[in-house]
Amino acid sequence: MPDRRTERHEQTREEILTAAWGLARGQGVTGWTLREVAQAVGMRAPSLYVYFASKDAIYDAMFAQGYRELAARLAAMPELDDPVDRLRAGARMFLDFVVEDIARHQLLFLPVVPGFEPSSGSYAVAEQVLEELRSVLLEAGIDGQSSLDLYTALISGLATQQVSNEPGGTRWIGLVDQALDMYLASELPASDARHR
Amino acid sequence: MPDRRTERHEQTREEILTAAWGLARGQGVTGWTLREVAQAVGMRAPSLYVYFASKDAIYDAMFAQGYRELAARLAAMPELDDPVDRLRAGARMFLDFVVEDIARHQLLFLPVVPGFEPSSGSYAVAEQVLEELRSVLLEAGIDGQSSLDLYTALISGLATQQVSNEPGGTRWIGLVDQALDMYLASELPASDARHR
DNA sequence: GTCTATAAATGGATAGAC
DNA sequence: GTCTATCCATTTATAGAC
Repeated sequence: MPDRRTERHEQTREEILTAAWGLARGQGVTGWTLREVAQAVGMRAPSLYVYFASKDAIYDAMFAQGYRELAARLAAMPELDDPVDRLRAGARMFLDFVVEDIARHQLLFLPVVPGFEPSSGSYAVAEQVLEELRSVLLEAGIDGQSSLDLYTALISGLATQQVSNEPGGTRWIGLVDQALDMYLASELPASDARHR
Repeated sequence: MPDRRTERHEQTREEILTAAWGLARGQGVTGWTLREVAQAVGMRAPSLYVYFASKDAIYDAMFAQGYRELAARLAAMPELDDPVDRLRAGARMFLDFVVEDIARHQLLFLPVVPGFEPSSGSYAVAEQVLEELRSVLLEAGIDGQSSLDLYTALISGLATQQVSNEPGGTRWIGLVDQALDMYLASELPASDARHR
């Protein structure tokens, strides 16, 4: 039952989030204010409260939006037959996703916004993405919590080093194949880890 | 030439930094104010400016102090004959160091304080620690920028996952031996990577 | 739905008396 | 060196007119 009213409302919410993302990218995740967001969408700050209950609510919507985008890219990936190829392609996609937006990386993966905790609804989106990763690993024959945790540490470690020490560069994310060779040689039950 | 005057001055600076660390641990790296620090040391906020030129100057001193502490722990490590043993011990030390203080981890290793850049002097301390790591790897027979970068990504990845997703736990940092086995099997030129 | 006006608070930082 | 007083900017958020 999305009548015109609620449709327009949702559209304005999107505009606000887009403006917030733009400011977050330019000035850091926590470096923007409601006034600035309002100005960017042609409003005054108080009007934002029609669309979001608080600044944290905006953060929460951004968090969910970020994970939905990640899920979408996961879903849009080419269907590769070899599960190991899928794992490699997924890792590259993830690293591209992370380094293209430092603010998003911090909001989604690091506890940098004081006091912000994603709502259960937003957190569910994040969980879903992790669940997909688990199944890709499983299809590749890699099972168990510790193997999954080692994988997330390795790949997210590349990402975090990259954006923390050389934003915009490729010094760490360029090591993804080397990292995956290392990981697969160790975690893959049987033979051929090498596919490029 | 440290007369009583400057000695006392330095002592007060230390007190201020200790108070700032305490607040940062309790309320997040960016979650404390000059007023709170001042109160913690029995002063009013303006008096802090006798000891530090700005809040960023306090961050800078904390940054240098954090890395000096890390360097000190590095220096205090038992002298193990096997370079691979030294590497393993160093990794465990580093992970303990990181997880015992989330605020310090964020300040030293992640770009979470908007606008803060360490001064060249403070940055030099950080560089020195990294240089030590480079030499430990080299003694183990591991050379080259990419091997070093892969190592930092792997170990810091474990640390960051731990403090971001399960602060206080051991789910990721407990994988350090598994991670090092994996790393050494891949990067060590010759045979035995396994020592425990 | 958007505005003006403003609350109510907080922030870092400075001036100048003591 | 420490204080009071205060500046000045800024913040999130609310009340109520239009």
